[in-house]
Amino acid sequence: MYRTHDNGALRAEHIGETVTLAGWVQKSRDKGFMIWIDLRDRYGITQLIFDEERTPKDMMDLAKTLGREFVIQVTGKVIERVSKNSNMATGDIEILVEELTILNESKVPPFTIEDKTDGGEDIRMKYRYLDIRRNPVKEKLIFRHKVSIAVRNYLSNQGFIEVETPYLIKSTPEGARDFVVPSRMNEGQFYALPQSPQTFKQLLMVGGLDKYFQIVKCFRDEDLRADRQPEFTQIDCEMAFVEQEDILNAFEGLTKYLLKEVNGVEVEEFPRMTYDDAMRKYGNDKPDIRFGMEFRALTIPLTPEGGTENSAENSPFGGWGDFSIFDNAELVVGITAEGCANYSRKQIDELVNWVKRPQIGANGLIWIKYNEDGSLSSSVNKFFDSEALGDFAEQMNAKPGDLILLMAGETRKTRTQMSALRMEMATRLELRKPDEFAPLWVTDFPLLEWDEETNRYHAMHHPFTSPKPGQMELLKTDPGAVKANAYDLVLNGNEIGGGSIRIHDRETQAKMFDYLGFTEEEAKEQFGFLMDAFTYGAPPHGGIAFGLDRLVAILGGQETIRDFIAFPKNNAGRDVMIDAPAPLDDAQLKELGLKVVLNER
RNA sequence: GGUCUGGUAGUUCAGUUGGUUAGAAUGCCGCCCUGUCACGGCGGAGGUCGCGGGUUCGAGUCCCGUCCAGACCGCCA
Repeated sequence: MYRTHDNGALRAEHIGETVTLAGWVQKSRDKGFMIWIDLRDRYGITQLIFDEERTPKDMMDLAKTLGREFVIQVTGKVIERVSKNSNMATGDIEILVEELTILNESKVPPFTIEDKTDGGEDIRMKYRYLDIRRNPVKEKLIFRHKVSIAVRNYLSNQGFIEVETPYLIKSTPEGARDFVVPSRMNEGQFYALPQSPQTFKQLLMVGGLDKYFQIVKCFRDEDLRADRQPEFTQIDCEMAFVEQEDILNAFEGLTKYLLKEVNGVEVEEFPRMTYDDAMRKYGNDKPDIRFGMEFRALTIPLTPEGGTENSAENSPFGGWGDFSIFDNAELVVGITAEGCANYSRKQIDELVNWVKRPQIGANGLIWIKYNEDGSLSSSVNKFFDSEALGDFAEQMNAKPGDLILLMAGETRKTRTQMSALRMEMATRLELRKPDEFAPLWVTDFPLLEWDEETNRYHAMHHPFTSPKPGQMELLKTDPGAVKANAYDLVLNGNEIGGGSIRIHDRETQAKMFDYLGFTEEEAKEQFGFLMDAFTYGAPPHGGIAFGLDRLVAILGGQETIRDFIAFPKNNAGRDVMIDAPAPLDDAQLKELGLKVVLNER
């Protein structure tokens, strides 16, 4: 037996017992006459003591050789500490060692394996197994486990069946790039790894399983982000005989359960917002509603004749000069940053430069300070008198002490830019509190999205999403206006889940593929199995999929998912620990019937 | 594909307008230390300044290229 207790278990009540412990040497404090060793495992730290007076000389000498991260086993007596440490759970006791076995030696680790490490991201990823010994990483993995178990328990209790679907499937051109896997038995042919089990879960509904879920790996060959990995885990769900309302209720229930079970937080009924409203109020289809700063569109008084030209001569405010930013602007939109009128010139310049960066790409930023004394100052003082600025402030619902930030231009672009600024301001003002949870449903997404590159519409969600009832005809006249039975669950400015009511009849599905530019042959070749299934009594169905990595990270109060994944990939999609991806050797290629010829860039 | 930031001791970092032998902390090694727990004291070892080229009397520092890492835009139905 390697151990009788773990290293977090022993307390004052165990004094006098003889115990056997095993673990890693976290630290050795060699005082010459006494040596203390902090022995660590997953459960905690227990202090071992070797003492000139009580420990035989040869064991004393052996104890002096113990280095960091040696794996040892000790047997000894639990004794009361002379000087106790109230900072640790086992701080009242220590083990007077009677037997010491070195189970394995360790090289000096490249970084300190303690809660606060000196190691940078890079080296910690290379030696991830050492990083996992640290509490912060270990606890995040345990946290993830708790979330997964809670999901399984909840859904299972609600009658959902977990079914595994295949990983080796077929590549389809829609959506993200596929990871592909060559087939040895079918030379020259390739499997694709699933971007999601979408079609399989729909087939399970045709199969009559009624309620399905799966915690499942999905794969997308796209560039990474702090919250995006090429392989990631989804909580994939589907239900038969449901309308949108049923799905929203079912998974609002799951989310509330998780918040309560994992975070101890009770949340009211989730607000709902249409996609159009979200774009109008926040410029974003995943708004963070933990704080206000809603957009307000400004009405700029035009010429007395109501024309579109704002010129110096006929402006009701006079003195516009050659100010032209608002001229012909589709949208003038602003946010009000509460209590920021005291921003210095430097702080404001910083914001202006921030929005002008290529990533945001704004032409500029107009600011109006509504000073505490009621006076108004702005970057456009030259063009607007205080009466005009006062009108703007009123439209913006600003009060003394506030800072108004305005942008103008093409509606879509300006909203996106303003949304980025809103999030940046919230970050600067520390309004994005990690322990506060503000979920909401965003509904009524457009069915289609115009793609500039291919010059056609493609499905915003996926091609199996059903349009809102009665909107099928609108596809012919105004495809961009068609709304879908599609919804996202948003938590603290992150999309943590998304789904839709699916098409379940062959005819509609065929029409959809047609609108999306598939020929009949292409549709049949790629999705014939699904359309066939629809002809054998497919029930109405719909579902949702949650991004587990992201959900876990947000519940854990973090924005980066990497620490919640045991062995994550780096920015370039590499695993720096095992050094993947890597070339195949010739024998493997030969078996696969493949030859690697890299194209010139 | 693009933008930005970084790369100096095992590790985390400093390094001024280009100027003598590139520093600190921590870790590591040795000696000492009668209750440590961020133990303490003394001493020591440890560097291709990511790589290649250029400018210069002289480059860690400036310029060009390249590789690596991180954040973001595009992309992610």
